[in-house]
Amino acid sequence: MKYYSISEVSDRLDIPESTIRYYEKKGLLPQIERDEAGRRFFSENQIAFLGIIIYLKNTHMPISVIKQYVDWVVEGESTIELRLEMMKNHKKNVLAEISLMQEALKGIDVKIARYTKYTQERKEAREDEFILEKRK
Amino acid sequence: MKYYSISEVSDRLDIPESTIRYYEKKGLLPQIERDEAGRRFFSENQIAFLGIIIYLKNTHMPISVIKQYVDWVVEGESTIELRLEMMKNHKKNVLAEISLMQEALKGIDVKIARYTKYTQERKEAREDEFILEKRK
DNA sequence: ATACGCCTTAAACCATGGTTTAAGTCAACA
DNA sequence: TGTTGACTTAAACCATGGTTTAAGGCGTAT
Repeated sequence: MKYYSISEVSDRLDIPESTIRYYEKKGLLPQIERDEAGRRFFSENQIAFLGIIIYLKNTHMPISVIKQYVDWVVEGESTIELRLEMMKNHKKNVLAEISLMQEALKGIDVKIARYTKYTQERKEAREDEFILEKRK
Repeated sequence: MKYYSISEVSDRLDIPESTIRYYEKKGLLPQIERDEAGRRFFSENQIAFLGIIIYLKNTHMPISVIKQYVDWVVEGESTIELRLEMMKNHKKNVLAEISLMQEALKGIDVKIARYTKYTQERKEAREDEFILEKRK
């Protein structure tokens, strides 16, 4: 089974090594193996798990909550219902956040439309002036 | 023309008074009027403007960038093209962020599906046990 | 006139999520 | 054997976006 060094994982997932160390320290990456020299080595499974952590982070789950999730994963099958409820709840939060952003985007689109119209009209006005200029 | 106190604006937009003061201090709310006693009073226009600021904040535009936007608004029509470019660029960023979240949501949905299936199977297994129990 | 509520400020404080630094260990190649 | 390069740690540092505190000013109802 192939193993990856921290720099390889950093490159593959495009996250800083310091972040990976930080996550491990926070308990988000349990059971990371070390070689004789104390260096971390990651299996494909562990990289996939880190991928999930990144998904949760990208959807703004607080680290404290991700930690609870990870603790439940470590605890085993008996926590699956708790994890299910957590993920359902998180999904709800994420959908609400996306809605909020899409709402804001409407307001931003109104601005874009206004500014575009203004810019367009200015441009036409300049073209008119140019024509008048040439006929002068 | 009706004016609103800071507590009224806070209630209407559902943001803390402290945040409104903080935004004003950061230069995000220029030209807020004061009464003789030094108390802020907001016109409908100013509340609408604050609404835009909230949109930008809700789409994670950094305060420093919002500040630049506000400065350009104050500067006047000559900055409309700059504002247009800023808003177009911001929209691009927001769409990218939403995509990232939706991507993550797929991974979360896989977890939900797995956990649901497991929970469902456990439940069925318990029902089977119950039936066996009754027949015993 | 005094007390209450709403407002003001500056400055201190806070949470979150990392990043950077400094000092050191080890493996491998020249 | 010694010099790189990749790794290690703990601790300090940082940016962002606020919130809280403390001390005080005014206006109006009692």
